[in-house]
Amino acid sequence: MGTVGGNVKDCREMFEGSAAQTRITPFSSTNQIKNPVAYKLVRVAGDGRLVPATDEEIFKVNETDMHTASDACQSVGSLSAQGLPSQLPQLEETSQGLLQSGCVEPYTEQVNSQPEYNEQMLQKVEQDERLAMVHSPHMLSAPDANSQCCNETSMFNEDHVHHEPSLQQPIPFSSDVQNGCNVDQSNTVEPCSNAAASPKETAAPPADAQRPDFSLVRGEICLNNLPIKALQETFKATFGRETTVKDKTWLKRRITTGLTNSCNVPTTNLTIKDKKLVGNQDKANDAPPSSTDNSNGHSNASGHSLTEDFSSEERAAKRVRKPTRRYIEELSENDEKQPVVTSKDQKLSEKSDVRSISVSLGTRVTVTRVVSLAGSEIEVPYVSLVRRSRPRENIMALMECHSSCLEAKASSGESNMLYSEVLKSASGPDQKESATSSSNNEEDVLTEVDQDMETENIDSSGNSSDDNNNIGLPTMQGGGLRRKHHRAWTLSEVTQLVEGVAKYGAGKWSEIKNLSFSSHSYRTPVDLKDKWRNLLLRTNFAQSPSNIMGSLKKHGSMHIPMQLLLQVRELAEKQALVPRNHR
DNA sequence: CTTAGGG
DNA sequence: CCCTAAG
Repeated sequence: MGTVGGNVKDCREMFEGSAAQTRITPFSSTNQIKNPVAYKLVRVAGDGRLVPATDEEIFKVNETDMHTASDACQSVGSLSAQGLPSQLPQLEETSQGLLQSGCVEPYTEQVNSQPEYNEQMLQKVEQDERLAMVHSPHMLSAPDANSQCCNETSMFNEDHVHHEPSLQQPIPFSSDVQNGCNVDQSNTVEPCSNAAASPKETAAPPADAQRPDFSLVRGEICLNNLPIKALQETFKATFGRETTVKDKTWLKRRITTGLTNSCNVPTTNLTIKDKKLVGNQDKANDAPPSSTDNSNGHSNASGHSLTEDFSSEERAAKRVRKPTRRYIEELSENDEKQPVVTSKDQKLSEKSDVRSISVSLGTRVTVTRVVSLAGSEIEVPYVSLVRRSRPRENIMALMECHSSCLEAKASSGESNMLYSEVLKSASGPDQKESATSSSNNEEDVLTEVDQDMETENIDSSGNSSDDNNNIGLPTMQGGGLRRKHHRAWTLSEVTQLVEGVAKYGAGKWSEIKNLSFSSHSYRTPVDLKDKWRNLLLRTNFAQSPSNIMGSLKKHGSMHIPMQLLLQVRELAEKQALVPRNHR
């Protein structure tokens, strides 16, 4: 927890740094389980006044919270198993540091004092939900939100994301989290839940029972019962802006979604989030809401069940990128990276490294993972492009997603120049290589171009056909990874090879490589040697049999110009005759 | 590390 | 292309 505290602090700072100073103010006593605590998100105005947080601010907070929540969840979950009581204190601390949901001020106190629900309470609860993003699965109306939150959490859990304490903050949500995750525990701590829900529940009934109620109460009951006006108010409170929408359903969805979005943002897709946020929350909403119902089952104990569900969702989200990684892995990474990744992750957790890599499974992560440096480099750029301003910490976590996304895009063909470049520089050609032959990506093309450029001279005899070759970026990094996807030799390459042999002599593959193939990162001296060998075979083959051309074509490989073959033959003869002298 | 050769 | 032995 110590870590957490530190993190929290950091977060706070971050917030403050951002435009206005945003502070989380915990209201009410944080202590007891029984007493519900409500947190309100407010901004400290220049004059010291507390102003309700704006959408953006809330958003930020949420993001932060999200992480925190995840952590909390995890930690709590594990802890809870051991003993809730001990945790409580910690949680409280955290919550203090962070902010939690934004409740209306007045409500806070009331909540504490009044166990029963009343309209105010309900409203409050609603608000809390939004801000806090409580994730009880049950929340009905906002299943999405729940699911997302959960997802994130789940992700972390799955991944072993312990990490990121630094990034993630302690949890304002703790209460929520607890509810969601720990709920089972009898004890339950529920400072939060109380706030949101009600003190009563906390006390007695088992978590399970409580939860369901909450959701119902908040989501359905609260929202449903409220008049449109009230909903609009809520909306305003939640998002900091007014809405003209009169549709009750929409408002409800929006509100619930708002929470969801927030949740999502931090964890997974910034982009989406951004869009939503940036463009309009309203817009964004629609989609999420789909949520439909979550229905998860959860209830409870949720923690696990939720996690799983979410995880699946998350996977879905990641899916897209998955292929990419996979792809990459195949190419080069798999050899070393996975192991590395794993170790790193572990380390991270311990260190609380920024990187969230953990999220991704060992497998997928790879790409990003290649090198921590690389990963970060890559991500950063990407983020900056997509995202407005974000806390670095979170970014780390996000990075993976982005990177994955990017990769996916790249693979699809959209690849961004930047991205490609970044990858190259950072991770190296590995990734590209993989892509190479099968589907030429822009990247490949680019790379190729470069290569070709250099080689061009030689090409004279060559055909244009070469261009097509897949070059891709090979990655050959050091040693381990080799290009698996064989890149076909282009005519220009062959030409160069021949020339190189003519110049330096066969056997001086290393020299040829450096001098003639410097541009082609992927062709190794060994490759050159192999290719040469093949050329000789062909040449010989062609010669012996009567049909030179026919045989060649048959082979399927590119048609090498006769001239070239002849040249090869000559060289071969030469070498045979004068191996050393010659050169 | 670079070659040469085999798979 | 990959892997390995050998210089």
